[in-house]
Order: sequence, then C-alpha cells, then structure tokens
Amino acid sequence: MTDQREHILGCACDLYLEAGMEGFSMRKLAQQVGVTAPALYRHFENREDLLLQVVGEAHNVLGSYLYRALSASTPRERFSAAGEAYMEFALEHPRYFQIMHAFAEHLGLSEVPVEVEERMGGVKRFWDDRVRECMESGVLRRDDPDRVGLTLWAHAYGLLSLYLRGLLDAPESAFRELYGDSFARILRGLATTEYGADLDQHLTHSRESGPTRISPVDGTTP
Amino acid sequence: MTDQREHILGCACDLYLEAGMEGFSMRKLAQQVGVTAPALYRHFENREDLLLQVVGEAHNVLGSYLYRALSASTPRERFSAAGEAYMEFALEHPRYFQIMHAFAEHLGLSEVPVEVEERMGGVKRFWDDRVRECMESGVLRRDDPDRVGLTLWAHAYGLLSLYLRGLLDAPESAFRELYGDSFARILRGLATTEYGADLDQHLTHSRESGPTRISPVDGTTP
DNA sequence: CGCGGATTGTAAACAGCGTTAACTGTTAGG
DNA sequence: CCTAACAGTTAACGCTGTTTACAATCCGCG
Repeated sequence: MTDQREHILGCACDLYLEAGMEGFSMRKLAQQVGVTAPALYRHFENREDLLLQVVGEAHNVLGSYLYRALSASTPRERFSAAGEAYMEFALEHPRYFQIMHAFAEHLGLSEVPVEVEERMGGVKRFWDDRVRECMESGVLRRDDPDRVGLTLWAHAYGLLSLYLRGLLDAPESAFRELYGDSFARILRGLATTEYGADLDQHLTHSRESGPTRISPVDGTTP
Repeated sequence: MTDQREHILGCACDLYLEAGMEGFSMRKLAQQVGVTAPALYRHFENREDLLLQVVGEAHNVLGSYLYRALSASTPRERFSAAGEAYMEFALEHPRYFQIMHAFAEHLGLSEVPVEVEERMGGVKRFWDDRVRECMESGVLRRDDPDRVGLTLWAHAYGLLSLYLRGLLDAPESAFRELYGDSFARILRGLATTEYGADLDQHLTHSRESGPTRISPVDGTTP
C-alpha cells in the first residue's frame, strides 16, 4: 500500500543527506528509487510536499536525540543533556538541522505550514520543560519559563548555525568546548554585578505590566 | 565602463528584495535591466557571482546601521544601540538579513567564499569592540571579549532568525520588547546565585584546562 | 580617414528542472 | 468477466542557468 511511499521517502532522505538541497531533484530521486519521475507524483503531491515529509523525518531524529536527555536523573542534568543533545544532533546531522530550520522559501513555500510550526512548538516545549524544572529545583532563577526557554533556544540555535555555516573557524572539538562555555556564560550572566542589578530592576519592572510571573529576589533554596 | 555593471547590480538587489530567492532568475533580471539574459554574463561570471555581490550590498546596508550606533556617547549606550541596530536592520530588511546569513548552498556554493567570511568577520569585530569597551568601563564582567561577543551575536542572530521565520507568533512590537528583554536576561544571568557561583568556577577553570561540558559539577540542590 | 580590437549586445541552442497529459499494464472486487 | 483503481510509462510544456556563434558599436592608432 504505502510501502512504496515510504521507500521513496527513505530514498529522499538519503538523497538529501548526501546531495543537499542543491543536488536534490525529482528526476534524480526517481532514478534512485528505480522509477521515472512522474511516478513520484502518484505518491506525493509535489516536490514541496515530499520535502516537507523529509523535514518531518528530521524532526523525528531530533526527537530521538532529545528524548535520550530525559534519562538523566536530576533536572540539572537533564537540562545539560538537552543542550548537548541539541548540539549533538546538529553536528551529526547538519543537513537535517539545516532543512528543519530553513526559511520557508528555501523549500519553495510561501508560508511555514502548520505541521512544521507544530513540530517546532514541540521542540520549544521540551526546552521550556527543562527550564521549568530547573527553576523549581533552584538551578535557574524563577522567571517566565517560556521567555527564558526562548532565550536559551535562540542562543543554541544561533551558535550552531554560525558554526555549521563555517563562520567560526574552529575545529569541532574546540566548538564543543565553546558551546558549553557560551551556555555557562549565559547562565551566569555577562554583566558586572552593579549593572546586573540595574537589569534586574528593568526586568522585574517590565514584568509587572505583562501577563507573566514576577521573579522574586531569591527564594530558591528549599 | 562599470556603469552598466552597477545598474545590473542595483536591479538585482531590487529584484531579490521584492521577489526573494525563489523569484530570482537571470532572465527576469535581464528583462528588468532591459537586455537579454546572456548579456549579464558579460558583467558577471555567473548567477552565483552576481548573488554574492548582492550579499555584499546587504553587508553595506548592515554596516550603515551599525555605524549609526557609534554616535552614542557612552560604551553602554553604544552597546545597546548596536544591539538595536542589528535588530532594526533585520526587521527592516529581512531579505538582506536572510541572504547574508544563508547557508552557502542556498546560493549554489559549495563553500563560503573568503569575501563573505571577511565581511562577517567585520560584523563580529564590531560586536567585540562594543563588548571590550563595556568591559573596560565596568559594564560587563572582564572576560574574553571574543567569546562573549560570539555568545551575544549568536543569541541575537538566533532570536531574529526564529522571529523572521514566523516561529514566534508575536507581532513586531511584542518581539521588539522580547528582544530587549532577552538581552537583559543574558546580561544579568539566568542561573540562581548559588549555581552561578559554580559556573564562575567552571569558567575560570576551563580557561586553564581542556575541553569542558555544559554542566561542570554534580550535586544538585533539590 | 580608416582600420583593428575590445566591448556589449543578440539569437539559437543545450541540458536540466518540476510538472502535466495521455496512455498502458496489473490487480482486486462485484 | 468486466470494471475500476492503482502504479507505472513516454512525450511534452515552460521554465531554468549557461554556452556558442555572430553582429554592432565605439575607441585609439597608423
């Protein structure tokens, strides 16, 4: 039934992973599958639809990486493991990382389809959960987990993106260290203590007008 | 002489800005210029070369935004202004932001050309300068400006990227606030004071010893 | 002035692309 | 047994980047 469909999808992933977006064409894919190009349209609406399924597969692989992080025993370790899992995924499957974060038009779409948006929402929620439990266990300051999660996600994504693009002329081992360091710096804070106090005021002030929780000074220790 | 060349380049920027990468073709560009497609090859080696020049123009525009930040009078204000300028550029010229941060293969290249890498290096150096003077004037903790600059750049780039991709379902005004907030959070630090102290040790330690992990020490405070 | 050479355009063509239309063979069901 | 669905084919359309061969214009030099 959908056996051939899955076979095609598998070949599509392979072809994309080895040839990239540039070398991906319906004709080449068909050849790899062992049919002619128009046959693909019996199983997929068009190229865009097909690539979207590949994005879905990329999300599945990322999911398997993140899921492993849950086996750590403390919130703090799960938090670390999640950060490392995200990095590991990006370094081991750069093409998947790339395609799932690609701008919509890269895939020939005008808008990000709901399916992808929802999957991304899942990644975000995973982060938020790690953040939340770290706040509850006194590792992270009490704050809006959603916003803090976003800050962390953006940082991780940005760093990995810059590295994969070859803009950081560091070997992988050096980057791995740099990634951890950068995370630690963010957690600890970059400002001096005096300036940090200023920022504290700013952040708590802006929180009062918004729909989010108020962060106390320090009520973390159990 | 190179008059026509510049005219073509101008049209190329216009065409890209209104049609995007998807709607950009040599034939359309030629039509807009008022010649036939092969004529373009008298002035540019190929499509890739031409798009690279567009990337160059994008860098020029970003440069003009960043440069304005230098007119602020204190390091701290210049730092803020730089962060805002980067955001302003991304929000006002999302296509330029996109193309200058695009993965190489997006443009049909196998590697990031030196020219682009150097331009990116310029952006990075601008950031580093802002960071350095903030360290010297006691706004930021004394640390490796290069690394701190990277952390901040990655965060800003990541956040803007996620927003422009439509993954943050916030209107622009909300995003602007979110962007500033996220910056403030990073500067102040996300960890509790106790955990922050741990990270302090980790960071100063790692400066002397080898590769590290995200979470340095066990012994979680429940 | 006239003549070569460089410069800048043209039309025609090639290979490849996504996609569609029309057609063929195979298979399952009433 | 005939029909309908299914899964493949070939041929074609209009698009793409790019190359080739050819024509026109302009500029400096003898």
